[in-house]
Amino acid sequence: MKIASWNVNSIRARLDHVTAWLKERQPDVLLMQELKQTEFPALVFKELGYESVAVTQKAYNGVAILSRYPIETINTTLAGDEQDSHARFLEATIEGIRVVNIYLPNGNPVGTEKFAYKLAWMDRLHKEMTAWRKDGLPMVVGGDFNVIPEDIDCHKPASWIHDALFQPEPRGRYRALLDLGYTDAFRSLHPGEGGQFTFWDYFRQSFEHNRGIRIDHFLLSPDVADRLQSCVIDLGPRAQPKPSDHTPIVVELR
DNA sequence: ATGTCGCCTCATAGGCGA
Repeated sequence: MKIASWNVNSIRARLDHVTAWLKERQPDVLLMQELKQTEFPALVFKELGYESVAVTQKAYNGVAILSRYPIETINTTLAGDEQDSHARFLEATIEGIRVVNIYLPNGNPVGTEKFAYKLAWMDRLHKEMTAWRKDGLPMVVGGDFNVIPEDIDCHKPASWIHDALFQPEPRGRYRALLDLGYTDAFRSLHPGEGGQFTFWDYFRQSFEHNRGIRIDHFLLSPDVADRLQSCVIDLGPRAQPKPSDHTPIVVELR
């Protein structure tokens, strides 16, 4: 089973990129983030053989799951804050696996209510991920985490030192998720490997110089981690004209 | 501070978020 995650930065602007990539790579499941619009082109994906569920809002955020297998939707919001209306969370069961698609808040600038929202969101996620572990569910939690886990996950720590994605608080919270027994799919198969990124700024030719960060992740529960065959960052889409600033990450399970 | 995208609107320029 091949499961991918891709922050598309507007599904309207990226629809042709996404359909072309689906045909080329044929994932069983695709998690998308930053749809950035209310309408979701479910019919387009249906014609390609993918069922879909989307949680959207106007202009911002938005997450969707595409699947060749039936999707049973479990939750469309992250528990723990009734006031939170952001479209950032989608939990479903696919082929017996609990698949969770997250678009974790960016949190910039540091020291604002946005940063506090990010930390609170991570605390809520920690609580859910604790419960899933206790329930013993086979879990795949994927998406745009907006966290640079370690120094090797960016081209140059000095240039990210003031960024919310690099602060000790979110990084500590990310580590706390791993401490629950989840495996960072990419890092577990590529220990110590630097220069492996999923996001590059649009400006200053960051992609061409590989000045990027690794912020799109898959966290796997132990039973699913045992099934992990490969985890690959597909640079192809980021090299296309008019790309998203993120590129897909793909896990393959036995 | 800046760069670049994509969204939106008291819209064809500017603000916001990333």
